[in-house]
Formats: sequence, structure tokens, C-alpha cells
Amino acid sequence: MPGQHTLDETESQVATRLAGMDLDFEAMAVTANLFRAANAARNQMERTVLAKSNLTWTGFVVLWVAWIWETAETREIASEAGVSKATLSGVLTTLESRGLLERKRGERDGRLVTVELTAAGKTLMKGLFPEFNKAERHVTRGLDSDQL
Amino acid sequence: MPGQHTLDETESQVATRLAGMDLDFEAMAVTANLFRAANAARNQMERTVLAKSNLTWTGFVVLWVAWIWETAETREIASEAGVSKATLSGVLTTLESRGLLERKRGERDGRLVTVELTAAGKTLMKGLFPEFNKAERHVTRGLDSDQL
DNA sequence: TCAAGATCGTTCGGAACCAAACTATCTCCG
DNA sequence: CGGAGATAGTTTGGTTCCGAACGATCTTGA
Repeated sequence: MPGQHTLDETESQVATRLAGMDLDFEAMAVTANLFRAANAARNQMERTVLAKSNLTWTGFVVLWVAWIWETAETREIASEAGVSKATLSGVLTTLESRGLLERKRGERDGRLVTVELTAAGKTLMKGLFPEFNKAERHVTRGLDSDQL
Repeated sequence: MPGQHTLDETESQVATRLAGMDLDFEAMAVTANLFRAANAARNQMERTVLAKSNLTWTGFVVLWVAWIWETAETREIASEAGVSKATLSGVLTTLESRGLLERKRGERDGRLVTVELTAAGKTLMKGLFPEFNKAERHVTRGLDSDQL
């Protein structure tokens, strides 16, 4: 596999390139691993579990939050899913157009919007979540070694 | 803060909602924390360090890989940055249009493309990376408690 | 030699993503 | 009251992101 570098090669290259700089190499390694792990996990789950239902990671998380809470306010979902309100707005539009959830204007406060899963959305989550959890279990098994 | 749920509330709601299902709650918590941590770290670094140079996380990682290796092949960068080759292609176009790097067709193998930082790109990284590393250090400090 | 297959990067279509600007609504206080 | 300011969600513009389809280039085997 030409052009491919081993971990050791990378490490020594990094050390050479950054010699003399006042850096925290451990912090570098920790964040690098954190993102590698998170990214790998996300990609795998998207491909194995979510793709079948034509859902993205974020779409799934949004559905999940609304599912757990029966009915959820937008900012709760955004914070739980870790996306901006602008992003959430778009994702909600996508999911709503697929008939998986509904938006409702707040009655007391006309600025608020609450989200509720449709019957189709609930059915989807009920079938999908156990499978998703299995994948999580599978992913976390190989993870502990890296985390330590 | 109305409409905001505490961690305990969430946990008990989750337990109630998912009662009777055969699930691995620990795996759930681990992946949830993994993504929370990764996301928080990324967002903070984007806002504090990267925004000043108008760089995204991915853009920075791409520059970093090319910087470390002096000259890097695209698939190396894609794999290192954890993005698809389609994504990388777009990111390279963006960075190239800003004059931070250059693409060169492989001489031996006409399919390959290698990437090299321009003088401007090198200068940017030299100034930016120590600052980035400081932020990494700051982020990882508060992380260890979560990981355990 | 030269066609079939493999490999590489780009393009395309559609979704996710964010900051900033915007609209609508509510609250506070004079 | 009623306007100033705060707050919630949407829109806008531009980037990132991916899978799939695509051209270009290389490799392989007959």
C-alpha cells in the first residue's frame, strides 16, 4: 500500500516537524484519538443501522430526543443534539416532510415550537432503536482500550 | 430556565420510556458522552482559535496533515482527517482558492494528486498551531473526569 | 499489445451545518 | 398602555459532508 504511513512514522514525523515548539503532545494525542473514535463510531453506525432508514446521525438524534420526551421544545432538542438552532430548523423541515414528526406553535408562548413524533415516527423509533443500541454496544466494546 | 431538563430528569425519563426493552444502557451512555465531548471540544476550538483565521475544523486538519508531511497525497489526508474523498475535494478547492495550498498532479502516476502548503499556508500554520495546542490542552483538562 | 478491471480524484445532487440577519412574539417598566 | 429590549425560530449565504456516477489513468493477463 504505497503512500500509506504507519502510526510510528506519523509520530516521528510530527516530533521532527514540531521540534523546539512548546507544545503539549499528550493533549494532541488525546484530542486526536477522541475525534478518531467519535468519527469512526458515527460513520459505522450511519452505514450499518441508519442508512437502511435513510436517516442521518443528526436526524436520528433529533427523533430520539422527541421520542423520549413525548413532546420536546426546539431548543431542548438543539442542545441535546449538539447542533445550532439554524441547523435544527432545517433538519426538522426534512423530517417533517417525511412525515416522521410534527411542529406545533406554543399556545402560551407564540414564539415557541414544540415537536412531536407522528405515528410513523414512533413506529420507526421503536423498531430502530434496539438495533441502534446493538451497534452502540458493538462500537463501545473496542473502545475501552483506546480510552485508557 | 423553563423547558430545560436536568441530567437526572433525562435519565429517569429515558429509563421509563425504554423500560422492558433489552438494551445496553452503559453503551448508550458511553457513546452519548463520547459525542458530547467531541462536539463540545470541536465547537469551542472552532469558535476560539479557528474562527479568527476563518478556518473550519476540517480545513485546519487538512492543512495540518499537509504541513506535517511537507507534501501529502490526497487519500492520506482524507483518511487522516476522517472525511470522504468527495468532501476532501471540496475542502481542497476552498483552501486552494484562498491561497493556502496547491494541488499538483502526480508525475509517476497521473491519477494521484499531491498537496503542498504555500508560503502563506506555512506561515499561517506556524502561528496558529501553538495556539491551537493551547486550546487542546485546555479542553483535555476538563475531559478526564468524563472519560472515567 | 491491448482490452478488462482496478484505482484515483472530481462532479453532482441533496442534506447538514453555522453565523448573522430577520420576523414574530413576549416581558418589563415607565 | 406602549415602546425598548429580550427571546424563539426561520431564512440566507456559504461551507462541509456523503454516496453514487463519472472520466482519466494505471495494471494485469491472455
